[in-house]
Amino acid sequence: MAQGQPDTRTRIESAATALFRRNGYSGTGLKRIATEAQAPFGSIYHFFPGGKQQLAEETIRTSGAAYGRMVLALLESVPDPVESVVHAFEAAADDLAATDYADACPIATVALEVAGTNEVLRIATADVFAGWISAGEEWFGRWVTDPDEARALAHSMIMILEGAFVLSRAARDPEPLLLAGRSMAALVRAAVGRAGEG
Amino acid sequence: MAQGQPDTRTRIESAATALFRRNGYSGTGLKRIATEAQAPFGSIYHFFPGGKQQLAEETIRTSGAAYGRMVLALLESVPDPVESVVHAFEAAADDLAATDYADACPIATVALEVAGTNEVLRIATADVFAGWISAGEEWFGRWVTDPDEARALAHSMIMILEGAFVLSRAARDPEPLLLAGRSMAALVRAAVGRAGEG
DNA sequence: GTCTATACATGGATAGAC
DNA sequence: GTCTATCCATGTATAGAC
Repeated sequence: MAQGQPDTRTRIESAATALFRRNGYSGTGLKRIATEAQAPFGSIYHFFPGGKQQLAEETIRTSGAAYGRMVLALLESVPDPVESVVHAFEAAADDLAATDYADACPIATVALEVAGTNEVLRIATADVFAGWISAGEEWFGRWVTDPDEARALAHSMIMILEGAFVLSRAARDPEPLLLAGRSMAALVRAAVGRAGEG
Repeated sequence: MAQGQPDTRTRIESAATALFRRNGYSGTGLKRIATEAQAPFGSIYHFFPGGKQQLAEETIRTSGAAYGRMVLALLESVPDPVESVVHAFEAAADDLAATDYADACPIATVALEVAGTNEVLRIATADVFAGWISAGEEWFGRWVTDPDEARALAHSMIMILEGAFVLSRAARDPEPLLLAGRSMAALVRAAVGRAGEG
């Protein structure tokens, strides 16, 4: 029955991903996860013997990787790198507004919460970000010859995106994300221009 | 005795500010705040009848405004705007490392946590960010004639700073903050250059 | 191996002694 | 008006019936 309801473990992980994304780690209770997953409470400990931390680590790594692939696919859907960046930020703005400012970065809230309190989860978020940076560096490397510059651009894109999510969610306004896209486009244009000249 | 211990209300607010900054809103208990403030638990409700939310709203508005003034003072300590931005991000990187990656933005963690769950606190964080943007717009306006461009630069600086805090705290590495400073400097240089030509 | 009931700690909040 | 003791809900985690 491939078309039936996902299995219990999958439903738990999906519910946890959504709740951690919206309400953070401390703000999400396991009872609420079980309820939203339509799963018995004990099933959480059956599938995730390590409890809340293990569940969170899995959601961070899985949803983080998936989000990175999604953004990369979005970038690759437009050939020109400058237009591509603008398009990606516009898409993020649309998604955010469409989900009532709930679905931004799946791990940023948790990353800030656990940075100083939970080393296992901090490392999980750091690994996800490192993966995004590598992927971005490779993508920018198609147009920018200097590896350091490609790596700096990847950092900048992720940082300005994360910061834009903070401002857009707080203000319930897509404007920060749109401005972020234009700033990022300016940085890409300058870097690609330098590479074209050199 | 002006040189004695601060009064109870002040100690509570200071402890709350530090704890919300490090551990977030859901991650900080009122009992812990009372303990760290060396204040009796009941004093929290004596001074903040609205409970945790009122205390958090005050800390967001007060510490947010203070942080904005601090960053602005840092920017004004260097005459050239491009060097100024680089210097400010370097100072932020130094502070972060010196506090074991604890003292980044005082309100970002809370802002992400409450964006979808507590409207009073969401508005408080949005007001703080709006104040920062106005101040930054005015500061950039000294060198950039187009108000829209000054406003976009202010947004970009705050966004890239917030995003850099996320990456630097997660990785326990000052590099993202330093790269953020250089990217921001490039944006400022380009904008000031355009204003100088026009 | 799916699910219910419960243990135990901690959360925010309040009452009332002093 | 300062402080202690306590209330009740919720938090994570576990035991054990089926």
